[in-house]
Amino acid sequence: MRYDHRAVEAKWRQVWEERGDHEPDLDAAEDPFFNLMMFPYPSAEGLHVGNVYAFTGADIYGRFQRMCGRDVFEPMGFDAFGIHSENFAIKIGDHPKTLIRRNVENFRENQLKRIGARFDWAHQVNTTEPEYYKWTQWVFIQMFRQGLAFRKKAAVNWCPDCMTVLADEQVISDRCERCDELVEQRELEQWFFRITDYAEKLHQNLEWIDWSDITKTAQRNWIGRSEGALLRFEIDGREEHLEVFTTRPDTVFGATYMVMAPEHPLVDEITAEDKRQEVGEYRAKARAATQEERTAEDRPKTGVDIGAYCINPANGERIPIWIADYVLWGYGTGAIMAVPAHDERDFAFAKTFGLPIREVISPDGEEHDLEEAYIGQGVMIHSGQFDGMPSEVGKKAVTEHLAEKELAEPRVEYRLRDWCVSRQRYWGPPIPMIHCGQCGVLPVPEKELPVLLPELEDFTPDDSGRPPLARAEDWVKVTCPGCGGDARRDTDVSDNFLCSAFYFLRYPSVGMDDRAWDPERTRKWLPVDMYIGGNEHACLHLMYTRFVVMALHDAGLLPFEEPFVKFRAHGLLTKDGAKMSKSKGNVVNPDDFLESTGADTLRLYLMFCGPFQQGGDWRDEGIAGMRRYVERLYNLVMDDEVVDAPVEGELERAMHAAIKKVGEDLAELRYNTAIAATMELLNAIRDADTTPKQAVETLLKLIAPIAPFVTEELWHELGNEGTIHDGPWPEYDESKLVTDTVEIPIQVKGKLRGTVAVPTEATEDEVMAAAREIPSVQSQIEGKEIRKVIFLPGKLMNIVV
RNA sequence: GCCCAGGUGGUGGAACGGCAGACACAGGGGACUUAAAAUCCCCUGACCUUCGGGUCGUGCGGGUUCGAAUCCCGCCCUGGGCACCA
Repeated sequence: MRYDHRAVEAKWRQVWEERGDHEPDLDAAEDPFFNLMMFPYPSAEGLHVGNVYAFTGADIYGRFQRMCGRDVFEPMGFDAFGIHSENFAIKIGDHPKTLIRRNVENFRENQLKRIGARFDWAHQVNTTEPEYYKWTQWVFIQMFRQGLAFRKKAAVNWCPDCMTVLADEQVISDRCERCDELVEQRELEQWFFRITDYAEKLHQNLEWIDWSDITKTAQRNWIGRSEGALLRFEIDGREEHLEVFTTRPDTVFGATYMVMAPEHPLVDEITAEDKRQEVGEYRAKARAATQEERTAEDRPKTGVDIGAYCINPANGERIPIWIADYVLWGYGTGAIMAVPAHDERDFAFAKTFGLPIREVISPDGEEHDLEEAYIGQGVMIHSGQFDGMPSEVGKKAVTEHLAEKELAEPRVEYRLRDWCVSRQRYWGPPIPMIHCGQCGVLPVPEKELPVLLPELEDFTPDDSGRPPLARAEDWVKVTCPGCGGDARRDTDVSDNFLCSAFYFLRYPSVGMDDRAWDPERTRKWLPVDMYIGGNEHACLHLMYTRFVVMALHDAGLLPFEEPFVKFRAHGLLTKDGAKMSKSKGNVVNPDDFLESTGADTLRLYLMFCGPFQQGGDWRDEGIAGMRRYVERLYNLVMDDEVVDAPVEGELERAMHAAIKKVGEDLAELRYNTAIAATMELLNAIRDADTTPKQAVETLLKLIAPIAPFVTEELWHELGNEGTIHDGPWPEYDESKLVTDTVEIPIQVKGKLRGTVAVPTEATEDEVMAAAREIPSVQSQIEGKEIRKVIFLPGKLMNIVV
């Protein structure tokens, strides 16, 4: 009989929806399990197969938890603000509002509802609806109240094509992540969130949160924690001093010059008269250069001696101060002590300008002519009282010694920068702040939220740096909540990543318009039990989210400080070994396959392509095989005589083995091998003389999380009521897994020479006797002395001659 | 340059100290059919073979072990992240 997936899937979609199978009672649930996946951006092109891949993998996990008895909440939403929609709307001459409504409708009704996921549509969010972004604005205000939102005039990344400010993370090797245009630096007043206040906690908690290692590693790199010391160098003949951060205080005796970043404010004050012109020119040049130019690889070192001197606190030596653009303003103190003997960059600089190079760390205690910087550990030399000390010990010893004279203190630095959250664009939540000439900057009173995004005919950005919202003059004028005088609204919108930094907090409380999240519901459902998404968000979305939750926790608004107890990064789905991309024209359209082979087949095939956490490779030919599998399963129930007979013998063993294997694999997201195991069980059932109902029902349950429609259909076909998807998950009996006889491989000197079938409990002597019967074993041991026998009962014998 | 993740048949991938290639795809042969499709059965790492079997084989080179795809050391290649971060 031919399997009609269209009719079957439509039928169960309707039944599940009408019955509310996917909508747990959020207040009454006894064993809550919050199964979260990264909500999509609803593009005009429609749902990408990569989304289906990610959602299916996450949904299987949720369905498995449900069958294991948990009350699973699996919501879905739309991350629809941002530059993408805005640019696309401008391109097609439409308004983002109507565009997004259309896209969301298409995503939800035509695509997401068809992929067989147990989404709770009663609790969806759309970040562009006022009832949602009211809370985005509210969160902004909470951050402000915590002292974590501040304004700073800063050199920011400006994309001349998108005509907006970009976060550091949105700049990939000096180009705009979205449009690939070369990014410029512009001085603008911006809103920042002080994520650096949480650098240590963000780093620390990585120790215990249960996340994919690749994601944790990416976050560690991004935070860039490094331990060292702050050293203080007096400036010769002046009151001021220069502070530097170093991870190698043990090399301080080798500091032969100092370097300040060109932007360092102290440069102006201490530059010698006769150097002013040269220094001024160098600083102007550095300012004009793009990040690309400044950081290009193997670029020759440049710099200028500013004619001032520092006193090395370790040996009292008078050393010159330079400025050079290889020292970055914005990391550490923006100044360094240069130790050319033990730092590659300082070495190159010293060579270029003929500055002295003094070896102070020696790998063997001897002196060397250095061809290159020695950056390893060793013994301290030319270091006064520290001579002979191992450099690892010296780090601490030097710091402590200088600390006594208040010239040093231990210090931890981070690479992480504060989060620029303002955007000079239209399509985002207006930043809920008011600028008053009398009162300064203050938040919009919470009862006046949301600050609605004004309807603008012309919302295109221009090159002035003046945001589109500034043109809505009536909207901008506002009464100051502080003094009642005339004031102006902030005309920036907030970064998209703020919308997605708390959406999961909102899901359980959707519909409550008087609170961001209900304390009861939140205590019950959060933190999220499992979060699945792409690792490309490791440094952006996932980092910002952790930060926002920590800040809300410290504000007393959340009872936990980590949002996701467990996070797993899924892999990338490729096509014929290559990355899918529109330009290559090798993008798989999931709609085609949902229509032609159905959701079950698509889900099975996607998950069969490879290990979910590593990714997989899609081949069009492959999916036909999966369709055949679904049909074999269907025909097993429809055509075969399914009988009420006991499950016995080999089939019984196979069934228990499959339950064990599939259960373990699903829990570890190893869906490809779980599917293979169900295939083996199906083959075992077909090989058996009869088709026992219990074996078939077990098989259906094992596949149910992956192929929800056909298993539900066949479950009822076998006369069952209710739904297969509420479980219970079948149990296996360990004792059924052992067989009476086993095939034991016989090796001679580690090479396989044959197998013997013996009782499971056979002793070494019995196995040896059987092994001697095998001709190929005989020929290998004939006339040789048996030196040793490795025997693992029931598993293996290795004869060493 | 540094840090991760990988490299296994024609292909996707299994196995993660103990029979390499589970499960599939593709290919070949057969059954059924007037024929084809569908379905079902068999074969399918390479080389040699007296058809019993033998030799080689998991990116490359070493090592540990009775035994290594798996552990260790040194390379090469692919993908991802960070990168003048002191």
